[in-house]
Amino acid sequence: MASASRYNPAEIEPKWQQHWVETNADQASEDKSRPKFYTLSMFPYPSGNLHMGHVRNYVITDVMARWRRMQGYRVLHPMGWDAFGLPAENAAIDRGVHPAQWSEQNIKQMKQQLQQLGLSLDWSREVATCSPDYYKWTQWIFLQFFQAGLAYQKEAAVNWDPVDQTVLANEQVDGEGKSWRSGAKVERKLLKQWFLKITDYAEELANDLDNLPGWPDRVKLMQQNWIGKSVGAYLEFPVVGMDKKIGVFTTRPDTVYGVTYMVLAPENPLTPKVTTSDQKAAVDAFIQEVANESEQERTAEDKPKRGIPTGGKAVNPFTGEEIPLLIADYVLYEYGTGAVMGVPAHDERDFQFASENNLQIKQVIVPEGEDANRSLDRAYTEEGIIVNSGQFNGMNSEQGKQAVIDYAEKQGWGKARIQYRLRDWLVSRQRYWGAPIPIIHCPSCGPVPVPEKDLPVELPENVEFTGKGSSPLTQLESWLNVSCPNCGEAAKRETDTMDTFIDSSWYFLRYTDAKNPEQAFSQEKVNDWMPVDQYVGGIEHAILHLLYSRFFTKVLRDRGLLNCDEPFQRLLTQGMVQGLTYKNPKTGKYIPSEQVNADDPKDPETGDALSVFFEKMSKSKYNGVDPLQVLETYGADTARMFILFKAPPEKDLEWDDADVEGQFRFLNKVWRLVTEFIEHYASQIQTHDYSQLSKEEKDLRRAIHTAIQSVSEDLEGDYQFNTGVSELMKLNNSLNDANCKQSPVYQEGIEALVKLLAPFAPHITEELWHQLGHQDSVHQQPWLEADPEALTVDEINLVIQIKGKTRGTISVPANASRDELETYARESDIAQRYLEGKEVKKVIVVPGKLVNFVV
RNA sequence: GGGGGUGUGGCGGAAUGGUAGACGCUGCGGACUUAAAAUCCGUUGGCCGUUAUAGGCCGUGAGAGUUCAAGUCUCUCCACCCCCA
Repeated sequence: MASASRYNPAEIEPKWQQHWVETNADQASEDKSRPKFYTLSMFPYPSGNLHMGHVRNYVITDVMARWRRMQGYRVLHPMGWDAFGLPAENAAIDRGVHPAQWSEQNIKQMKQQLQQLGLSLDWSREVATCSPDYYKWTQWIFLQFFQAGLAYQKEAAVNWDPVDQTVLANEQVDGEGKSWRSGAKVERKLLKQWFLKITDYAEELANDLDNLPGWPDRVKLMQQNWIGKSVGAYLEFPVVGMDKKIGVFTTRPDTVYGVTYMVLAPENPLTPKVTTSDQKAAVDAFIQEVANESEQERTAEDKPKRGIPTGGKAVNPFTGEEIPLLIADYVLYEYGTGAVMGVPAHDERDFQFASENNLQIKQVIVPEGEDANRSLDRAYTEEGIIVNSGQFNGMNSEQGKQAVIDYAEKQGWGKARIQYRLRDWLVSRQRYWGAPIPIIHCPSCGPVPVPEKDLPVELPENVEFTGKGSSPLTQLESWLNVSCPNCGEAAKRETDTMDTFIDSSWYFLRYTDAKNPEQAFSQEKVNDWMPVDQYVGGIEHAILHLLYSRFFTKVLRDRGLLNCDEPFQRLLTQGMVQGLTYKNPKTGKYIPSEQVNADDPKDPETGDALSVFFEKMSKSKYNGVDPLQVLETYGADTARMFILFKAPPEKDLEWDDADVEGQFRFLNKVWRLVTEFIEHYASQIQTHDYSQLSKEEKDLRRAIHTAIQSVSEDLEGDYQFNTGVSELMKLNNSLNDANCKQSPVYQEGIEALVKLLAPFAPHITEELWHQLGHQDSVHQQPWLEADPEALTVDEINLVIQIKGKTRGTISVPANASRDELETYARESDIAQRYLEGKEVKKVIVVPGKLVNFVV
């Protein structure tokens, strides 16, 4: 028998990839009569090399895109590059290659790699955030914020490298607070910087999470915690001997009678004012000391909390008592009011602070049935009964909160307030490779926006990268000096560039109208495609990127530029791709797998037994698998199938070569099955009456339609690709085992298999589809729907249980009634055997499933 | 410390409260082959039992509970992971 051709992905994959490009198969259709589906992978930073995490991400959206196209949707599935950022600038510093050139090269290389995966991406909408066509609109959007009063300047601390005389990004500072380049201890330095007022949207950003049922709960929770809504009160405490008040926010107004001291942030402008002359020296020294501590160091919970008395006092308006004013590093000026009230009896941190600094502890809440004389060895933070609190005594502490607020309001001492942990977004970067902030600083007019006609403010190319001193932009006089657009006076450009998170906060909008030279996007197009129906990316972006994108969407909506409230309807956070990792537990060193005998893993140098486990792939752990290598050996379809089958998309995936092999084997089986059908049976298929099917044919047809139904459900519900693939394997097995290969049912099954497999493995299915004699693309076929007729069964397996224990099954007619089922069950051998001599107390019949005898 | 998640064979993982372990990997046995690879067939949770067939018992991190019936629901505990502090 002449064997059919071999499955050769190296031949068919490039062929079809080229064909799809030539036929524009992947361009988003603008046919408005069809429903839209916008699916998006988080765009990559163009490092130059594709890694498995990328592959997983893009394969997931590609299956969605292909499947929805077959369902008749017009699909938008775009790709682009998050191309601004540090690594390009570092490459310039280290290798003298210009960031633009470096990025361009990397993009070219990665795009070529991506194309080998057979992704149905609409490349006509490609964007790169570092291209002036794109950042022109990033700048324009910044100006929208500016005009809305949502972009402002304020002094803020930056990481300053005293050796290189340069500002460092957080990721350029190591865990010990030292510069990545010079190794110098990084200092904090105040600079005037740009902020976006995200706090204006805190409430809406928090509340609207409830309108996102398609998001994972844990992501919503992480955002909720990040925004950190707290409900409480703003209370004011007059300073003794001064016409000043200190405001604090507290979530526990019910404990206000227990306030025994107050703490100011050292930087609080009130600090020097309340400090008495005898404390001045100590206070000044402490402020100096705190100046260079990072926020993290200041607020670390495990370190002792030292307070310095200022000598000043405030009055607790509720009790009339005088209480001392202190300063401590854990109170941050940037957060809240820069002052806190101290209630040591009912707050853990205050308790610790008061104990360490010999401050009074006064109980005002007690558990029911106790009194305030009990001794405390830690703060009592639970609900309880209010004591020692004047008119509020005897109240439950929860109810007391509102009562205290009402009273404070009446007395003019304070009011209810909602406070957020979220702080305004610092967007200034003192770096070159980012979108320049389009502002001109005029000595008379102040900060003036660059007129729209002058956008983009392009990054000058002729600059030098040394990694030392200030940003190259500050040294280029020809670029820096301009005349004020307002008054014409000599002025200077803003030299800060924008945080790259700004670039990625609106890219999904640009895709809807990617080549528009007149606008960031037309309202018509953005409103047509938005919101993104399904967004897919890593959990590491759960907070910042997703929150910023939501913020941008809401601001642009309020500017009348688009009409959706939320950018991403559904969100899937895919798991990590992990590689097999060898580590010497004694030395902590990672060992490359080439140096290890897998059967007996030992350190080649020391001979120690290695620990073997799965960990996120990374260069430093020598556990990475190069996607290109896999593509070369097995082809894109196998790589795709493996990734989809190995684990549910949101879970971590352990790379395993044997399993990759298994998927290659499966595709070979499909190939053989289909090509053998073409060779031996296709010409013999006779049409015959579907109402006259043999049992064989009926069973096969049921298997086919069960597969159609199951695969559809797996995709429709929660994108359970792994079980979807297993259904395809079952179908393949059924077809392989079938004894009716001349039947039209068999042909139906072969074609169904090819179509159902198409979104998962696009190349092999396209090839087989054409070999089956079709002229059009398999990817344009309508998605199959299960025929209910085919799913019906004549007989079912009825489970017989005795007291809930399964004792066996019997075959009964599928349409039997409850009574009939009970009778069949009662008369079965199994039941006879177990029921003999026993009294049946109760019978439970679940139609179509089981009969349970309770004895 | 607070919040969240996970825990099922040798492994990855399946199971609308209704036959636990689908599908795959690995291992083992066999066929084909001079041989190997590839391929195909069988088998693969544990224990007891039988010449073989049967058959039985245990089993989803541990323990309790609800239910005719629990991997699934409730409570307590343990281990690991993630986020926040």
